[in-house]
Amino acid sequence: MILILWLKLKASTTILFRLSTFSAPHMNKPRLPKTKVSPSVDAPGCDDYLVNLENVRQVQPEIVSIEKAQQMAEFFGTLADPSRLRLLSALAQQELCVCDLAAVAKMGESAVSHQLRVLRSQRLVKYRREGRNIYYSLADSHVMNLYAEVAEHLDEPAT
Amino acid sequence: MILILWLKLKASTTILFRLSTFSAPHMNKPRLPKTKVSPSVDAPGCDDYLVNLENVRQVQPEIVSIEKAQQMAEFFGTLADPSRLRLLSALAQQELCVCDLAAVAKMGESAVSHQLRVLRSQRLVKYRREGRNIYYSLADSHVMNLYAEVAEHLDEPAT
DNA sequence: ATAATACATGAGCATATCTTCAGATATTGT
DNA sequence: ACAATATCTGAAGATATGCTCATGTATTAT
Repeated sequence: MILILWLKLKASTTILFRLSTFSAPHMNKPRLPKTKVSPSVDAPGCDDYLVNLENVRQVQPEIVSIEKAQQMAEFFGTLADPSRLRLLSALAQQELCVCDLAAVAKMGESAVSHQLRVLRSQRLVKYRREGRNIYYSLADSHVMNLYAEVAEHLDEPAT
Repeated sequence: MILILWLKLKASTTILFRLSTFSAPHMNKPRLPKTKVSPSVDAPGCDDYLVNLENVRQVQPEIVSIEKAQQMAEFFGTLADPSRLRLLSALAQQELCVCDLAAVAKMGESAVSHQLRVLRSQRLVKYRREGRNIYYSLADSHVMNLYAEVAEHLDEPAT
C-alpha cells in the first residue's frame, strides 16, 4: 500500500517537506564512533551500549524536526474530525453559508462557526460576505481535490 | 492550491471514498420542491425558508456519511501527533526497535510503545521479533511514501 | 436610530489524548 | 528454574478538543 500525502499548495510550490523516502537513499553512515555496535551479537541489547548507536546516529539527523512535526500534526488535526470532514465534503460540492452548512451537516450553527474557524486557520476554506450571509467555499487557491481511499484500509482485516 | 490526499492502500485498490470533486460534476438538482428559494431575493435568509433549501437538498445527499467521516477522522488522527509523525519519519529511514525509536525521537520507551500501538491499530507499521527486541518498520504493504509540503502552506501569510 | 438576522466568540462542561509511573508479560542467559 | 532485559499495558494526571449556551458584532429593514 502506498500512502502518498501530497499537499500542493500553489501552482508553483516547491516540495517543502519529505517525511519519508522509499528505500532511503542516504546510506552514508557518519563513520561509527568507538562503540561496539552489534558486530557479532544478534540482538545488540538496548542497555549494553545505550542502544543500537549505529542506527540512532544514522536515523536521528534525518527525522523531521519537532517544530515541523508540530505544524504537520496541527494540519492533520484539522482533518481529524468528522464534523470538519463533513463540512469540507459539503463545501466541495458548492459554496454554502453557515446556516446551510449547519443544516447539511446536521450541526448547530455555533458548532459550525467554531469549526469553520479552525478550517480558516489552516486556510482550507475561504469566505465572502453577501448581505447578512457569509458564504464559505474551499479555499480556491488551496483545496480543490481531496481524494481518500480510507475505508477499505480500515475494513481490511489485520494481517 | 491543490490538496490531494491520496491514500493508496494496496496495489489493487479501488477508490473508496471521494470527499470532493473539482467542479462538481453533478448538476442534476433533484427538481426543486414547492419552496420559494431566493428567486428574487439577494440573500435568501436562513430563517425565511428554513435555509437555502435548494442548496441543502442538493448537497446533503452528497456529503460523506457520519460513519465514514468518523473512520477517516480516526485515520487522520493518527497522523495528527508530532510524536507519531517523528516515529514514522524515523521508521521511513529503516527498521528500528523500540528503544532505538525512543532514543531517536527523544521519547520515553513507554510513550513510544503506546504510540506504536496506535500506529499498529491503523496498520501503518508492522513489527517482527528478534530475540528480546521487537523491530518496527513501516507496514511494507502499506506505507511506502509520505510526502508533504505543509510548511510553506503554514508559513504562507494569510491572504 | 432601532429591531431583527446571520454569524462570531468566550465560558464552561464532557470527552479524548498523551505522557509518566508502576507493574505485567515475554524472551534470553546462566 | 531464575534473573535480567525489552516491550507492553493500565491507571492517573495534565492538556487539548468539541459541543452548547449566552453574549457580542455586523449588516439589513423599517
